[in-house]
Amino acid sequence: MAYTYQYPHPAVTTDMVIFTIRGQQLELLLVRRGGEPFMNSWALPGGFVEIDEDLEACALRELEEETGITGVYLEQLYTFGAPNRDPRERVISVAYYALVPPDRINIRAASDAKEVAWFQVRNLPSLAFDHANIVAMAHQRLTAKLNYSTIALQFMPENFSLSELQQVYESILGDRLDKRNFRKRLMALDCIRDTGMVRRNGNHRPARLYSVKSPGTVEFIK
Amino acid sequence: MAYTYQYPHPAVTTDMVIFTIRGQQLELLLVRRGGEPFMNSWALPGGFVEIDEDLEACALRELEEETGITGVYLEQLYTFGAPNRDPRERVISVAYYALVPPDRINIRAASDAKEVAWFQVRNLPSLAFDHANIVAMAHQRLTAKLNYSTIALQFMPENFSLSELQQVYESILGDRLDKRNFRKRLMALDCIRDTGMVRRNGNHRPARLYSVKSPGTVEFIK
DNA sequence: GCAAAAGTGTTCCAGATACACCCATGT
DNA sequence: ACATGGGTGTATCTGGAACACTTTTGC
Repeated sequence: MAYTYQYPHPAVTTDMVIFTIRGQQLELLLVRRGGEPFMNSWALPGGFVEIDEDLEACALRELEEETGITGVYLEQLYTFGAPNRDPRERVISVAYYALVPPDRINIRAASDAKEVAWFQVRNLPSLAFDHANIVAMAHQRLTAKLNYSTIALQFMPENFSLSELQQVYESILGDRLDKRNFRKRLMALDCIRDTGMVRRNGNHRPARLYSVKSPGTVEFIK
Repeated sequence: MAYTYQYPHPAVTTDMVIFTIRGQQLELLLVRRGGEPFMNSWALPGGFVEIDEDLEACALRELEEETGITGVYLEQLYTFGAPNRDPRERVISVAYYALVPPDRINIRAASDAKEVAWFQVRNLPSLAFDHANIVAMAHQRLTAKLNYSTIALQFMPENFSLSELQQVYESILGDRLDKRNFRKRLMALDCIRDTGMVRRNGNHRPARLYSVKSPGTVEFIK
């Protein structure tokens, strides 16, 4: 089967920056390439947009194919279209980023035969194509959104302590925050609910557990 | 000449939201469509990305073809790719927006035979395709950027008064600002320079004229 | 009782807001 | 002299930043 056009058409892909928080570190998912170019390099998961498929649907499909995850936060990041970013043919990539709570990962062990792994954003291997640029922009967007939205809550499991939430902020920002100021600001946002439950975790005072009031929605603040 | 691929490829275009300020109103450029679909409707200027052309270069080319303008602020907005946004074939559009100072318009009277015109953003005709969505997002982005960047300066001519700059802010925000607070904040940004010149404009005190310290650059503030 | 994380208030400072009058010019 | 837009300062409010000790548990 062949598809013929009067003028040359580029290929269009979506590439996914899939973030999670593990071990108090911001991490993202990479797949090892099995073919040329950049054979054996690590790359962002992604693939071609089907001819009748919405861009966001394509991104969601890639996400599910690689991780089995559905129903998480997804946002279009930027479109990368330098003429020679892929040496094979002209490929324009619409990049998305997704935020996955740590208790949602490993729902599916792995995708097909491909080797996939989580990497700390602070310690990435060298990436195929222009994917290092895409990651840098995604991390920058995420960091910026921490300051004017409730996006960090998208990383939280059903129940969580305020210390855990603060660690999420600190992992993304790469900096420490003052505990009292953090709690004051968070509570003023009125976006989390005290569940009344506590979690006994070790030889210290138990933590009160909170839940997100509107899971799945990201509000702008200030 | 024909171009054949093993899998179907979408067409990729750039669409341009070209803003200016005229008569204390935020306006944008539209072109009247000469063919189906949406024959005779107004639409954003745009066109197909050439196979070896960078996306931003394509946007700049469209801008120059429609207006003769070069060297103005340009930023990628969003990529629109709903499967049926163009009834003819699958078209994915990478939208950009540009800001043109009013003294730069009409450098070239018009493009080819096409009918082009400036419209007030507050009073647009109905637009072809999903262009109303694109315009809404561009206006929203521009409004947001007023509050955390020096983007408004991209609308200013070589020399301008503070009242003129304030009118630019008011046109975009659609709201009045306090004169004293506006001036205090602007001067604190340290991004405009007192030229020492004044402009005599009518039967009232002349206005001091300022110029942008770093034309072409947009800085984040706060 | 001791180690370890959870929880809690006040003071201070900077930036935003509200607000009213004089100035320089043309007619 | 008067009409018109240009230009200026102060008081107040609000949100962010800095900062240290008590509580509850497991061992």
